Amino acid sequence: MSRVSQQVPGDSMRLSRYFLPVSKEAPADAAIVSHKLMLRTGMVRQNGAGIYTWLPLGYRVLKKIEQIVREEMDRAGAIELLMPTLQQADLWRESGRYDDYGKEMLRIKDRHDRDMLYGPTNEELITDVFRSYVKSYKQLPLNLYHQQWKFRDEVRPRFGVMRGREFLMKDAYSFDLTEDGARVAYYKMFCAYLNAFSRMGLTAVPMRADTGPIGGELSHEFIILADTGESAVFCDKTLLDMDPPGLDLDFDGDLSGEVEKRTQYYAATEEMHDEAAFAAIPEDRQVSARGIEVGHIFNFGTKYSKPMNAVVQGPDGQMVPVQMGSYGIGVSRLVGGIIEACHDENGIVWPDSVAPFHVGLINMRAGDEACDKACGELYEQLEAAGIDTLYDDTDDRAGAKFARMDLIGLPWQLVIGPKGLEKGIVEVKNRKTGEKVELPFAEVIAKVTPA
RNA sequence: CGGAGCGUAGCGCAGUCUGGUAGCGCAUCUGGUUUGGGACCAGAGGGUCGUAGGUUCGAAUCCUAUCGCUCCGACCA
Repeated sequence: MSRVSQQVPGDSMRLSRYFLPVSKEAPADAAIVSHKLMLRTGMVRQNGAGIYTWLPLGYRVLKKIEQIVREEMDRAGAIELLMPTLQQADLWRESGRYDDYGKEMLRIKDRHDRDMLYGPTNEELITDVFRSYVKSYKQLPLNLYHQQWKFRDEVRPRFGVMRGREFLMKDAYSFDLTEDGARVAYYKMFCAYLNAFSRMGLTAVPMRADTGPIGGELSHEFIILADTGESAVFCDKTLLDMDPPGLDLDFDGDLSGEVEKRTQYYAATEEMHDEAAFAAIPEDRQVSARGIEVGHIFNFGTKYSKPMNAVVQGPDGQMVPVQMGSYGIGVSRLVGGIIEACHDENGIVWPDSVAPFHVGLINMRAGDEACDKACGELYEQLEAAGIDTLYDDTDDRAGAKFARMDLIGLPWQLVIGPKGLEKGIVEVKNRKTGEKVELPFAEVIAKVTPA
């Protein structure tokens, strides 16, 4: 079979032809486990403070996360587009933020000496798109989103991709005629986020967040718990045990129940923490932990629509500024966040949904005719079944292969060697549980096929 | 932005105090022996010691400047 045809059905790869620069030791720069593991597994390479090249393995994970986010945003009725990274300063002058935004905004001049900036966010751009085309309440509600690289010139980038200067973010923007409409839009995102994070194998807890000068209660940070989290968080354990709304949720229905079911329980980051309210929770349900913010949803009313004159004509013929909200997910941050939540002493333990490959196939004796043949056939069957496989066809020693496969953390390891072939079996190891079973070749695919 | 530290081979480090022509482990390449949990032996390649000035017969080492990176704090998707 030619190399081209081998790569058509699935997205599998022979390790001997792949680019996977793993290393035993992590650079001294890396301080936290996810950063170390991302460097050791060759997922990213640092170019400058908070700026990374996404190497093949890391890029596959990033794309998986991006796709889950896309599917859940689409399911909730949002519509994807793509805005530029570099923006003209004009719109930012209009909103007043060109001067308000501090040094975090990277300002650039083009050849004509025009003021440009590398977007730290996109409220101005999307508001401009909206006002240019939408004139009537009949075109509402509308939720537009994109997944694009942003740049914030952080004073102190750290923790690898978790707090980079350049980062990939999904940001959605909702537009509604009324505050009630905006609340519905907010609830949709609230539920979509719970589903999206759940699909990534994470338990994300919505926590009341500071709304700043705008006020209101429509702002939540979505936090995953991890020992290396950036901030202290406090919540009711009930929230951790709660299932997500589910992919069959009717986004056109009333979602207030799903939201209130959660917001009735205490959950706050340290900035919003209320010691008395927390103490009122039954003691066995008080959870005090550290958390990583992976999403933030926010209703901001007419903050941008007013100064930028994004108005629509309502049923009464009056022109009114549109009600807006924005909804962010830190896509690149999630790669690090998931590793923080999913690893052990041997390396990463990817949740199925975001694993760079689903299966690692180990040929214990590359070059041995029987092993090569058995592996080659199983590899093709896995591909045909649509299961992404990384086939370790190198002639490294067994120990090195096992260690490497554990390190990169693919959900399933299939081991084929002379010993097993004599018995006609494949050893199947689950990375997460460590469970090892010996299966006849015919049963392997069914075993590793995701439910 | 305050405080601290570090730039020597792809990675981890020694050498800097006390100036004398660069070294160790891992990784890489060659040959051999090995082969089910990061093998062993022998050999090899790879560094203008972050950069630029200065001092000196001579600078990785001393002086000055500069760039970069990391950590602690304040700040943030």
